[in-house]
Amino acid sequence: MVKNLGPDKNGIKKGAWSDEEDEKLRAYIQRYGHWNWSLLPKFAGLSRSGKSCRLRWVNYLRPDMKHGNFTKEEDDLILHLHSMLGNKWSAIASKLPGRSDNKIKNRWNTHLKKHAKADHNVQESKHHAAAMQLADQANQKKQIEPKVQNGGKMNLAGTSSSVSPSCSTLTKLSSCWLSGADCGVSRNVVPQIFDYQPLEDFWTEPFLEDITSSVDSMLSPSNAVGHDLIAQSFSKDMMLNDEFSWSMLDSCIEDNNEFMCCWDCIQ
DNA sequence: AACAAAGCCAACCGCATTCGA
DNA sequence: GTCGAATGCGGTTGGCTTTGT
Repeated sequence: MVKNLGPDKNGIKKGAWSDEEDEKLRAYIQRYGHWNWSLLPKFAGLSRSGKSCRLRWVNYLRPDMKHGNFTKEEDDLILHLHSMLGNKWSAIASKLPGRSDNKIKNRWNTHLKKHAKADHNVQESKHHAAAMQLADQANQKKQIEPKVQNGGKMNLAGTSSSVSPSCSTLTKLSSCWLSGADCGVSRNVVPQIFDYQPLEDFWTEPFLEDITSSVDSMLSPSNAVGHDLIAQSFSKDMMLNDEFSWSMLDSCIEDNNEFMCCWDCIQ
């Protein structure tokens, strides 16, 4: 189960920890704390590197560490957090008391990744359907609304009917971002979304209602220059009524510098 | 029963970031 | 501002266990 390597040329032991070593490390930290990982092994009487001691403590010996199987709730939470944060194991671990980042990473790689992959395939199908619906809506909208003049920072109504080469399929719309002036929107156009702060505490973050109100505000006629262009081309419902729109919003939040829509993709 | 393949997970490694001199 | 040490993080490895043939 564990690596069992001999000591290296510096006399630093590697591989599996013995009960005696565990006890030494636990006793030392409980008495003195881990004030300096590099010096700790020497003072604790261990022939280990500071790194190794830290890892052993963080992943296994910490008093609050859980050692049993993961619960369904924990699995669900990992899946959810991973969908939001990606491979930010330490960030995910901070939301699961008693589980180390290493344990969560192992759990993901051995159990949850395949589940997520299966879910992803379902989501891809949903995105495809949603994108097609959005494209239909856009086409209908184009027929009943005059084209927006090209004076704004972004060309939402689109003067070109061509599809960007970077997003050749509608199923990839959620991750398709155009660069350049053809459809980029500067930060000051949609401040409410870009001023969204990264998750500090997932459970206290605003949910749908709060974000919807932000979009309401974004679309308000009193907002800064460029909003009228957005308001003419997007409606709140179009932005938030399906998975596709949510993934767009997620990407907006993730990329805090520049809002690049792929509106042209569906023109 | 014996062997092989897959599953699992503790521990290692290297890189990035932070901090203090 | 620069440099080196300490620390933290994510990817990978290696070996034990379980399952399948």
